[in-house]
Order: sequence, then C-alpha cells, then structure tokens
Amino acid sequence: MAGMDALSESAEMMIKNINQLAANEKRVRTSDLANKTELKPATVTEMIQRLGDLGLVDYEPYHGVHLTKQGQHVADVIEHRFNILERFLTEILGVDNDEASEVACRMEHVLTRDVEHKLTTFLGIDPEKESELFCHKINIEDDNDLKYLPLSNFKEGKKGTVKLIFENNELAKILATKGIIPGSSLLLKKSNNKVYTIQNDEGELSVDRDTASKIILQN
Amino acid sequence: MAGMDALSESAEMMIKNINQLAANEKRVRTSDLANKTELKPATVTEMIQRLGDLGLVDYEPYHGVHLTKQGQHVADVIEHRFNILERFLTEILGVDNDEASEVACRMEHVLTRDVEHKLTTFLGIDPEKESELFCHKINIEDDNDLKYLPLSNFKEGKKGTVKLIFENNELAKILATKGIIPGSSLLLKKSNNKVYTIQNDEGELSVDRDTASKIILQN
DNA sequence: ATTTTTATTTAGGTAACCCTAAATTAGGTG
DNA sequence: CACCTAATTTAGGGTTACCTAAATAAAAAT
Repeated sequence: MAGMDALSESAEMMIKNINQLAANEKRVRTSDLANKTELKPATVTEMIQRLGDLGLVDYEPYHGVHLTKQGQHVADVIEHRFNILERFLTEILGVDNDEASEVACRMEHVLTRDVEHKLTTFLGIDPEKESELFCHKINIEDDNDLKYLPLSNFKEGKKGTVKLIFENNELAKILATKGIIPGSSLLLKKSNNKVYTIQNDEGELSVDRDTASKIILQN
Repeated sequence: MAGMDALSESAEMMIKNINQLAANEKRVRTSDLANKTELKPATVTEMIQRLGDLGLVDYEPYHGVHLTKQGQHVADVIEHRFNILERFLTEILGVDNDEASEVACRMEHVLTRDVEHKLTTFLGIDPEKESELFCHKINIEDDNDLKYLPLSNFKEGKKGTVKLIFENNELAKILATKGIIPGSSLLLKKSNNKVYTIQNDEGELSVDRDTASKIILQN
C-alpha cells in the first residue's frame, strides 16, 4: 500500500476528527475541523492537503473533505483503540473520566495491533467478533446506576437482564428450559412476596420466593 | 518552575538515554548518545543544547553532558513509567518482550501521574514505598506464563484463582456471598460463550458473559 | 446581478527534529 | 611541541506542524 508508514499523531487526530464530524454523512468543512481541533483554519487546510496526498481523504478545495476507504479504516482503528483504552483506564484502573479520555487519546496512537488485541481480550471482549461493531459504539457512560438485584426484590412491571443464577445446577437447568439463563431478559409481571410471575420470550412462569432470590437481575 | 511545559518525546528519550549511559558517573559523550539513539552526532549536539537551555542537563561543549537535578528527576519518572508499563504489558497482558519494550517506550511519555500510580497499584506495588527502589530495578523475572484472563476467556475445565472483580461494588458483593472473592479459587465447569457455569467450595453458579468478563483470574 | 460578508486558501514565518558536509577542537604520537 | 586523527560542533537544508496576515472564492444579502 501507499501510505504504510506510521502516521503522525497529528494526522491521526485529524482523521479521527473528520470521522467524528462526518456522522451526518456530508463533507466536513475546514471551519468545523478548526473549531473541533482548536487549530487555525489555515493549519487545517494544510493538514488535509497532506492527508489528501496520502490518499486518506478526498479533498476538494473550498468544499471540504471526507474520508476515503483507507482513511475510514484508519479512523476505525483509532476509535477502537481509544474505546478500549478508555474502558481499561476507567473500568479497570479507576481513572476518572476526563483524565482517562485524555490519556487514551494520547495512547491510541501508540498501541500496536497485538497490544490492542490483548487488551481487548483482557476486557472480556472477543476481539474477532466485536471489533467491528465496537468501533462505532461508545456506550461507556449511559445508564450506570445499574443495580444488581435478586428477582425477589424486583418491582412489579420491571424488566431486567438475568446476570447470574445461584446455587445448584439443577435449578439453573430447569430455568434454562424456560429460557431463563444468564444474559436473557425477562419481565416481572406480578409478585405478592410469595409467588413471582415472570414473562419472557418463551412464555410465563411462576417461581417461589426462594427461587426468586437466587436469580440476580440487572435492571 | 522553569521548564514546566511538557517535554517532547524526543527530549524525554534523550534524557533517558543520557541517564542510562551515565551509570558510570562520568560525563556522557555525544558519540555515545549518537550510537545509542541511532541519531547523527550533529543531531545529538543540537538536542543537548536545547536540553541545556532548559536546565535539564549540564552541557559543556566538547566535553559531554550530565543530568542536572531536574533532569535526573525527569529520567527517574520516565524510567519508572517504562518499567511499570513493561511489566503490565508482559505480565498481565502477555505481550512478548520485544514488543512490550517498544510499546512501553512510546507510552511512557504519555502517562500521567495518576495513571502511573493506579497502574503501579494494580501491579500490586505500593506506589509510595517502591517508587524509588523500583526505578532502578528491572526485575521482570521471566518466570511465568501466568496470564490474567477474564473468566469469559477461560477454557472449560480450567481452574483459576480470582485476582480481581471489576466494576461495581454491588456485583462484587453478590459474588462474595457465594465465595467468589479475590484470592479464592474456582473452576469453570462449562461455558458456551453465553452462560458460564462455575464451581467452587460453596457450590455452583451460572453467570452471563458480561459478568464473566468482570471476573479476572490467574490460571 | 452586484455587493457584502464569510469561509477558505495562499504566502510567508517560527520552532522542533532530523540530515549531510564543512569547520573546528581535543587528545594522542612522534 | 607540532601534527594527525577522531570527536564534535557549526552551517545550511528539508519536513512537519503550527501561526498570522493577505488574497481569493463562495455564499448571502440587497
């Protein structure tokens, strides 16, 4: 390939920013990039011209840029690395969000494929499958007053995801026949503190309180 | 302080190299640095002049350099970061030595104090105590193929020791009720990439993939 | 359609990092 | 001590990545 040499951090950042602004599919304008990157417009022009020469963006003077296939690939890799690093820093090390974001943004340019892969695995993500999807979903924040509760403490009408099922395998096996397995979701239709009626894709069933206390959900 | 702006990667590398060559306490010569860094002598001269202006080295034309107190501090920080990163990459992620060394050498310039600290703690080192000693001891014993892996990446039938449990306290608490706590051991009985059935002294339980990814084991 | 405003680019400058080639200095030798 | 050689520095050049100010093109307004 043409531009197989490592790109500079600046170049990679520009590509990343183009990608982020390109969400709305139209060409990205110089001034938008200047805003986002805190660079002067003239500097942006210069950069995107260079990226154009490298075949990473399609640049039409006075009419903005968009990423070429090659450029898109670079953006995807960078974004994935950023996400992985950010997750590692926040979830594993407990670095706070702003700092994690900054550090990840600097480290993303320095990761190798192998380290990226190993980190991904470490985070419990299957590198093969998820790599593509994961790239474009930054869902680190969102909810996260995620509560873990046994079904016995769930509120009527609430939907949740089964996270784990305690104790004996037998119970787990029986529940499994009704589609109640870790990872599945269900709705608590009714409960009166004695009988818990739940519904999922496969129908309804009722369990006693003791059983309910062994099914841990996340709402 | 004078040079409180972040140093460039090049500048930091030069300081690091000066420090490494200064083991034998005498002044470090231009040609030694040129050799070690793979830069041309003229380039080295230019760099160390810049570092001199910043007060990081004491430079006497034609007679080499040595680090000032300030420069020594920079070198110590960088070296510590390098060691920590290298250990993390090799011991925890299982990256092979050469690559770990290279990546660590690029990342060392990008770590913040906080991340450095948290990583140090993560490696089981008390950041306060060891910081000084650790700087100068690269004791990456090749011992072990001890890998840290999330339960979600564990092989069926494998036994392991729980090293840590990520993320939320609540989950950790729930798992603890079943004896899944850091330091305990467990066996992954079955897994199908969706449901993970584990066994320990206190019985069996099943967890979903997401939960499994938050339980880190050492085999 | 012409003018005005705004966006963009070009031109020209600075600093960090790299280089080669030419000058200079230090140190060892006869 | 003068000389030679090897180490070092200076001089001059190139690229990247920034900048400001001036020129130009596009878009908006009249």
